[in-house]
Amino acid sequence: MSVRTRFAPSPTGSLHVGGVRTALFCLLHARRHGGRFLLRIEDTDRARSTEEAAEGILRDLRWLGLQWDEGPGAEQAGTGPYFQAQRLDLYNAVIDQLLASGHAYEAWDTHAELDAERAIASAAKLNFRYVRKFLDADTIAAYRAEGRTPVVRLAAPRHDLHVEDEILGQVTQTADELDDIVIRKADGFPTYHFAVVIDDYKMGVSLVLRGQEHLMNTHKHLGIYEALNWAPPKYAHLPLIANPDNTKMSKRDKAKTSREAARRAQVERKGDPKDWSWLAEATGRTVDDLAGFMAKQHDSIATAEAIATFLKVKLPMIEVMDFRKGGYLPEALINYMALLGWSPGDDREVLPFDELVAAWDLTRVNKTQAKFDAEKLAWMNGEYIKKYDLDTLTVAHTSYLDVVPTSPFAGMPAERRRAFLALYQPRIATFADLDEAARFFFIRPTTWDAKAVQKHLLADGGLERLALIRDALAALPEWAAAEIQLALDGLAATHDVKLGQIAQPLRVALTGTAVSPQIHDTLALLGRTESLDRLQAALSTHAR
RNA sequence: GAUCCCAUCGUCUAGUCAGGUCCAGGACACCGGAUUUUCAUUCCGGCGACACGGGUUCGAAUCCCGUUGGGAUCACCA
Repeated sequence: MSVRTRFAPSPTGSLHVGGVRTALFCLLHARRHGGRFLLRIEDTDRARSTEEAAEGILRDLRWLGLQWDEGPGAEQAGTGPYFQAQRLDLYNAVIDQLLASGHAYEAWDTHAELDAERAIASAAKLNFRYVRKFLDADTIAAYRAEGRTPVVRLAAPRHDLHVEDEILGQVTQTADELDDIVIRKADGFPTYHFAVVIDDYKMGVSLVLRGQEHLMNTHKHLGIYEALNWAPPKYAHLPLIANPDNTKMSKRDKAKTSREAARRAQVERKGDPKDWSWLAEATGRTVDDLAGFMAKQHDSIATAEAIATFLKVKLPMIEVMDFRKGGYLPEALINYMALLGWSPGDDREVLPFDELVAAWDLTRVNKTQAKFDAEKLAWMNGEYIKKYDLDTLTVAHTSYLDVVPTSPFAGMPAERRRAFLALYQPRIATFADLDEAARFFFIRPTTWDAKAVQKHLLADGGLERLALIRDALAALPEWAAAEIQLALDGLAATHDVKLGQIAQPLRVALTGTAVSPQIHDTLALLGRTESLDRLQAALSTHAR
């Protein structure tokens, strides 16, 4: 049987790290075995699914280079459509079949009735199992008359069910734990459990690779396969990715971080703990939105981000867009994610996509949940930045600028950005680092690092040397790195000083600090006029 | 609470299935040193783990049992 894997996100939000890892492993598995990787959008939750979220997910997957063989925009005869909301006829046909064969039945309970049953079970310290009701035609007619619409439930198997998981081994659920799950909701849409089974089967999926949060669901799915007498696919459940504090990584972490920061700020300003109007005003959100957010009534990412910006706290990176805006390279992110819960078995860590594919082995996936380590990701990103050729790096940098219009490099021609990247390639881990490190190129120093001024300008004749340097540079016929380097070397030889005694006063004058790339490169990139102006400014500012 | 999953340096992991080659290897981080005009890069070194308790065995990180700890799931969400 040919290998077919699928990634099936629901479009209720943007793509986050857990989803990236699942999609990546599915793709690696398909590529390794010459199979196909499908993308399906699970939009059966009509209240929460949005077209915008679906588009965002497609965009993020494309940015990551996680290209699907079949799915939206890559239609294949026989397997589409790839949005579940467009597949209702398919589901209903199977539900009719199940109803006719007696494997499923209509249930008329209201939410209130079910809640009451659950409350009774919980009071008796028993686990809730749905109890089938055998209703006569009159009762059903009465329910219908009062406006009830039935759901369809699957009659659960009466025997134990075993999942043969490719990673975890056999996982059993006993018959008495199986419940009659809802397969069609009152709104006529299938539940996730039902749609996932029908689609995986109809799309020929051979291996379901997903997060371990689905492990307990698998027995439900197996029950459906059994009722239909269909052969189920293979299953493999990936360990979850956790935060440093061991909680599950989720988008809610952003809300959590912002809430904590807001509470700290409230304490600091000694404000009324219930009054958030000041924050609403400061962040431009409505008072209601902020009050609701602080009362944990919602976890709006927009609100969380507004608060974080105002209070200057860093939100955890969770969503793909966070990493893109953070100046990460998609290939580095992919490489790092591959190493979360999997390893090639040897000491290699920097593995570009093709090498990941070649090394891929499902049986090497771990059972233990892994914590997301942003520092190691930053290191990995630095490795990729160092090894990329400048043209590739410049293209990647353009993609960064597309989402970070506030970067000082926004609008700069690629040619000139390339020169900056060449200079900073060994010194940055992310493009965001570059914005920070190269800031002095864009803003003349207005404050000077006191220690650096003392050491390199005031002491040891620094200022006098700086004046000589300025004159020598001003006399240069051509302003280029090589010529400048030659001139500075010559100056050091003539005056019998070490190069550091030339370079350091220059750095302080040009940048306000003792840190910059190679001094001749810095001068060249800064340009003649700007460099000489800055030297002059430093000389007059620090003259005794 | 019930059911299920998991357990090696602070973190990601190799080693576990087929017990000895492991007083446990690599990487990130951290600390120190060398190179470098500064910062980086690069290179060297250091720190640091088999959760605990029993058992099986000549021998256990590896097999078994228990304890503890962590996690997931218990919806007309996916």
